[in-house]
This record gives sequence, structure tokens and C-alpha cells, in this order.
Amino acid sequence: MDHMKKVGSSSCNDGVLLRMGLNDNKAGMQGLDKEKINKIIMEATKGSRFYENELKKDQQVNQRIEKMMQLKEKITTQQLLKAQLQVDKLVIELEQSRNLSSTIVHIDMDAFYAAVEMRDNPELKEKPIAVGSMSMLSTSNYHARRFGVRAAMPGFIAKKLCPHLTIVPLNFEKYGKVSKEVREILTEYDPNFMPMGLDEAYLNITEHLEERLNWPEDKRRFFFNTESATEKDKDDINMSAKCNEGGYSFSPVLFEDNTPLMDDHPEQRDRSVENSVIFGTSAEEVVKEIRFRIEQKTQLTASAGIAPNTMLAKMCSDRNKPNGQCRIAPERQAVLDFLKDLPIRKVPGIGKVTEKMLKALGIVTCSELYQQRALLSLLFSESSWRNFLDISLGLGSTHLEKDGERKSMSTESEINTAEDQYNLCRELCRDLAQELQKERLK
DNA sequence: GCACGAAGGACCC
DNA sequence: GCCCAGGGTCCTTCGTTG
Repeated sequence: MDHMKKVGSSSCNDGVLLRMGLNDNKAGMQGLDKEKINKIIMEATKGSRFYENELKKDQQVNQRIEKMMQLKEKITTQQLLKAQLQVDKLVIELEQSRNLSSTIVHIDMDAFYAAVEMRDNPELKEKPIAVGSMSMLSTSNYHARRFGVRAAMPGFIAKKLCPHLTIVPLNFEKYGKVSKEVREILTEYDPNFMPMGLDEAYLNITEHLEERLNWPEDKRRFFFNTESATEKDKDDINMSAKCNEGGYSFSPVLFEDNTPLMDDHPEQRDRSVENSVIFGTSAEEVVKEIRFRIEQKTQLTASAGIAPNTMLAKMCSDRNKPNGQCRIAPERQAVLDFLKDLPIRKVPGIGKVTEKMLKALGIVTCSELYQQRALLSLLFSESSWRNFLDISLGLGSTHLEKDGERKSMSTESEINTAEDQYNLCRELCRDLAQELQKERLK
């Protein structure tokens, strides 16, 4: 009962702070004076309608937690043991179906809107800027993040945190154009890649990797745009090649101090061998190549994650932001090592509510999520606890599904030949098999 | 009691 | 001085209906 009261009473401050206060989950936001920032945010927000609403929502979450804790008190040792057996049986099945054969890449453009605006207006480069309006910001650059300014923060509060912040209005038309340029590159590596908004995408490069093994060097050679960019970029490429360690690898951060690649004289572009770089055949090399090409084409940097499934790839791309990449090797142990001390809040799909509910059960990291699997199966809905189990085992989807594709036949205009029909049937059967497996043959 | 769909919440960008 | 978006997916809950 004691901890229950704690949840209820401490919530007034902590809970609302958790809701409204700085979320330093984002890249470029570590080691800030959180207390000072939170004080400014709270002072600016207190008494507003928004604040009252957040207070109400926080109380609702507390009630949910209280209910959950009451339920937990009633669970007997026997029930828990039984649940443990059942869940562990499922764990064995899930382990057997673990698929490490796909190479999934998550590409994430660094501070996308802000980076585009900085590129197009060099005056903004050294300043803290955010893109959006006084009422809502969509993103901020890394200078601004040092002040605690981040996406989904109202501009007027950001101005209090950083009085000399420049707020640039949104220009979706421009971002759409840049996004298209990036997609043109991505489609060469996976024609079925899955864009997520303007600044993110998932690719399945499994097939590309196979084909690439037989490619001559020239097909893997790319040219630098200008002289000025050459030396530095070459160094960066070489350095990143050396930065491989254990299960995952990192490339150095070169965002803040990176000179932009100005393509002032394309006609003078030197396309000699010295001005080129050859990428290897590994997944890391492919992703370095993609990021290199994106930067050469758009003057913008991207971060990337390489892993056996989409969930891991996404978390991985977050590891070494900005302008970095990270790989989880396709081995069970590498996956589990990556997850070991990872806070559950880093997992896509776990937001502040779920975080708070799990924290009340003493669960903060993914390994704790695994340790409490039996309890979770008794407290949460089937789909929730199964999702928790997938997360703690590092399981996720290994094939990409494009919106609308497969789900509806009417949009398929290219089913002409018998071969098309055969292929479609095969795909549908494979999907059905996967879904049945997912549903445990319900 | 079940199936179904609407409504609302959590989460994402 | 301005005073916390909008659009999407997925899941849960709840009311309606036969």
C-alpha cells in the first residue's frame, strides 16, 4: 500500500514535470541544466488551460496506476508461477521464430527542417534556430537544443529558454523537394523502401547486399562535389571506417563544425580518381554510401541504423546522432547486448504514459521489462504484454510493407502476366503464414 | 453474450 | 507580445444491435 500512496502524492509535481518538463530523450540534449530549464518551462506554463488539462490527464494516469497496483496486490504466487510457465513457453516459440536474415536500415535526416533552412540561409548556421511558429515548433537545430529548445515546444516558451532564438516559418514545399531528392537515392537500394514522413525511411537492403557482392569497383565509386569538401570528407570517411567495435560500429560526429558542401562551380567538378571514394560491400559500407550520396546531393546529413528488424534499426539510428550510424550485428547476443540497459522510453511506441505505468512496477530498462514478463502478462492486455515481450527480446518486423500495397488488390495495376499472378499468390501466402504465426494460429 | 463500429487515448512525426 | 499543432495509425473501451 505504501508505494501506492507514493504514486498518488508525488504525482502532483513529478508527474506534471514528466509531462510538461524537458524531455531530453532527443539527440543533442544530454547534460543540460535540466532543473533550470524545467523551472522556466513550468513558470511559463503554469495556470494556462494547457497546464490544467495536463494536470487532469496526469491524474487519470495515476488512477490507472492505482488500479493496476491493486490488481497486482491480488496476484498470488501460484498465479504468477503459472503465468511464468506460459510466458516462457511463448518465449521459446518466439526465439525459434527469430529472424536475423534481413538487413533493415533506418535513415533519419538530422534536424531536417532546421538543416534545410540553415543550408538555404548561411546566416542562420551559427545561430540557435527553430522551425515553426510562436505557438508550436516542429524542430530545432543543435545550437538551440543546448538551451533545451526542441520539437513540439511552443515558440514562446522556447524564446524564454533562449531569447536570441530565431524562429523560421515552416516551408513544406521546400522540405518536400529535398525529401524527393533523398528518396531518389534510397530507391536505388530498395525500390520498396518505406518512407515515414518527410525525414525518415526504412529500407530492406538484403537483396541489394547480395547483388552488390558481384559489382565491379566502379559501380561502388562516387565523386566528391568540390575540392574544398574533399580532404575533410575523405578524412571522415577513413575515420569512420576505423571506428568499428564489437557488435556495433560508430562513425564520428561531424555535424556542428562541418563546412557545407557548396556546389558553386559544378562545371569545374573534378571527376578524377583522387576525387572519388569507393565503398565496400558490407552493410556498413552501403549505409555510408547512402549517407555520402545524400550529403553530396542535398548538403544535408543523415543518421542511420542497421539491424535485423525495423524496431532495432530505428533505435539504432538514434544511437549516434547526428551524422552517424550504428549497426546491430545479426546475432542474438548482439541484439540482447544492445537492449540490456536501454531505457524503455527509447523504444518506439513507448510514450510517457506507458513509461510511467511501467516505472510504477519498477521497470525502466528493457532487461527489467523481460524480467517482469510474467507479471506483465497478468496486468496488461494480451496485445500489450506480447508487445512488451517482443520489445524485450528485440523482435520486430523484418519485411517492409508499403502503404496500401498488399492490403488492397484494387490499387494493383500491374498484375498482367501469369508470372505476376504467381508472384502475388506467393507473397500473399507468405504474408498469411507470417500473420498466422504472429497470431499463434488463433 | 457476441459482433460491430464509434469514440477516445497513446503514440508518432 | 505572441501563450501548447494537426494528421495519421493502432489499440481499448463502450454503446448499439440483432
